[in-house]
Amino acid sequence: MTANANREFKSTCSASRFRKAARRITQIYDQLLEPYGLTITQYGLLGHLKYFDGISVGSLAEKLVMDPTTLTRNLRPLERQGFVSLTQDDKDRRSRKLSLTKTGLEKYKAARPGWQAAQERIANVLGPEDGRLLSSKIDQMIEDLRE
Amino acid sequence: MTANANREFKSTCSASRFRKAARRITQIYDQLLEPYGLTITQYGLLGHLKYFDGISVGSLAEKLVMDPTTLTRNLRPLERQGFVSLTQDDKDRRSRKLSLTKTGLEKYKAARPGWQAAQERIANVLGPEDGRLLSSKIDQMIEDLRE
DNA sequence: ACTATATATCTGCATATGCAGGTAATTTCA
DNA sequence: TGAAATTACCTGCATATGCAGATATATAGT
Repeated sequence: MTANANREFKSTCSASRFRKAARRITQIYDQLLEPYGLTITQYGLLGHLKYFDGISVGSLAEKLVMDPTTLTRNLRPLERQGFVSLTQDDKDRRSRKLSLTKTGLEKYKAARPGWQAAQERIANVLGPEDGRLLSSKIDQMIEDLRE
Repeated sequence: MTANANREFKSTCSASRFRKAARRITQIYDQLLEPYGLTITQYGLLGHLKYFDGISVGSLAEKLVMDPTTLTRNLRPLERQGFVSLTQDDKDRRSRKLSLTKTGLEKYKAARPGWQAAQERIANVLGPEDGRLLSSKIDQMIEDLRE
């Protein structure tokens, strides 16, 4: 045990703070979604595809603030399990249209209680006011940090 | 192009929000640290080790809100490049003590301008008040979400 | 002292993340 | 129209993340 081992380390680093928060939150959602056989990444993708039916890889990646190559790979397990289909876009044959399958929609709906439980876990520690405040500030920050 | 493709999708999902924010912030830090040959993960690890000299893998993982196995692997590239050393703890030979090497400390100090530039990029979009507010709320949230 | 349990770390597996660089299709423009 | 530039996606590589399960050491209970 060293001199600082038990001390607080109030880091001023924004990356450290947001990455810790994202890890902890991801852990909670992943644990509560595990019984339904989805990660929060996957649950979120299915939800986006339910809303943005027929969207392209690039457009969805942009909405997710994610590199298109990352999205390509994140879709792989969902394709393999038949939850998502990629079909060639006839208007632009470079592009692929993403859609939720019937099975995928069912999977998404079935997992909702897990997601809901995680949402409540977070809402409970933030409270309604701080919850709304943080949401709007962070959404604005993401928007302002877009190139 | 589908009906919803250009529309806003105000997701209420906390995981979606925090993960997007973490991705964007990570991208910014990684880009600005790239000339110095470090990722923000690595820069952050060196900074923690500068402060917590001789800490164990498990203790550091806890501080980072990170699985110990993840930390083990994140340390690998830093060990390989000689920035970090793992030595057996004589008090408890199951444990390993992590230390910054001289080279590691130099690397850390050299990369500071990249980190500083990223910090300022974030601070500029948040402003001082929201910056402080978000920091304290998020730190408190992380604390409250610890098991 | 011996056994059972607990702890600290590591490896194997699967997914998550993004850069560099490749291929195919589209668009620009001389 | 045909070459050049752009766009959309993909694969290869490296790091980031965590669970299950293995190994080695330490501690507790008898």
